[in-house]
Amino acid sequence: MLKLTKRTEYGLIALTHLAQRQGEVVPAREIGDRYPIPRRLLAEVLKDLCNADLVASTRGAHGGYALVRPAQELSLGEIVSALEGAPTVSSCGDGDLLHGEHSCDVQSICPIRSPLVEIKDKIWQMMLTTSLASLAQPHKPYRPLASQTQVNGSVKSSIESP
Amino acid sequence: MLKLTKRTEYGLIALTHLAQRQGEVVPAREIGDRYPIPRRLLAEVLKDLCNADLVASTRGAHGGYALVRPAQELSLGEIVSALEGAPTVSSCGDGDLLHGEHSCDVQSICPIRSPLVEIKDKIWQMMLTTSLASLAQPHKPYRPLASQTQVNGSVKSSIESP
DNA sequence: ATTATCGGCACTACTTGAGTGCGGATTGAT
DNA sequence: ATCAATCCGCACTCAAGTAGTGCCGATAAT
Repeated sequence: MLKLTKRTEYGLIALTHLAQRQGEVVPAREIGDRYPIPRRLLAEVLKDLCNADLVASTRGAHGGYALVRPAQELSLGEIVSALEGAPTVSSCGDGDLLHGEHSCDVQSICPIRSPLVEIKDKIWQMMLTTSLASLAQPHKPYRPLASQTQVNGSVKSSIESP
Repeated sequence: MLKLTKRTEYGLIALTHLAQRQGEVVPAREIGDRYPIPRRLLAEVLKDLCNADLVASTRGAHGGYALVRPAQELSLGEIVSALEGAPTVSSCGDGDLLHGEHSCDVQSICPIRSPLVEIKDKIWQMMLTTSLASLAQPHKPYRPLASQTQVNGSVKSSIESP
């Protein structure tokens, strides 16, 4: 439904926390204590981040995790990709990203294939160009984009559903 | 997992088809015949689009569906919103959008709440500013946004309309 | 040794997505 | 009036993905 998973959410929280202690080795317990995240799940998430080489783990007592790169050099895209795979947006034409399959049966005649791929790429691009650091810091007042319009200015109030 | 559903995919195909016959009333069967989309599901999708006032239905023999507005004035955002609800991206801070709930237990201390909302809004904005018409036509080579920015700058950019 | 920590396997429960069936209501053609 | 094509609405199954948990072994500092 076009949303990120809890795993990603937890991962971002954890990474943000690690970013604040850059250079230090932080145990998962510390993070679990600070935020209402199930310990066990947090461990799963950190494991995935570790396998993706976004964080490094140290075992044993006084062990824990640490960012392998500074937060400015960690993109949201890498994080999301590590925790839930690269976004697909559509089941069409994503063969090259993950499983190398081109099995979309609609593909050959699908009139929206490439545009959908384009949308996916736009979202993906945005994620690749957004750093963890920019997420971690308190940021500028949000400028709602909605007001500026588009297409034809309609946009109605859309956004609400029954 | 950050992807659009089949419903949306089918909806886009159907709408694209309707766009090609603007002004005419097209029965669902015709669309079902042309693309490998389960009839029954297609009907569901068209019903939703109808309830969202994106298409108008005509009942009885020779009945069918037609776009309510020209494709240039139909945004991808409206379509997605009609078929799967507005994108949330995160379970945090979306209270005002769908169920009016602010139940995210991480919310109060969550260090990434507002950035995640911002990401959601960026994606949403892109969808609101992308018209059905631009999806329907074979389109221009993709110009990545990457180059221009990032991290916490505003990336506004792109978002092209037809 | 003891203790704190990560690592891996496997499992349950819940939610969502895809797809289907059936009968009813509406409307045009015969 | 009848028939056929079409939309309408409810409710249901089946599969897949998400959230979360349990257990125990491996490491390493004390």
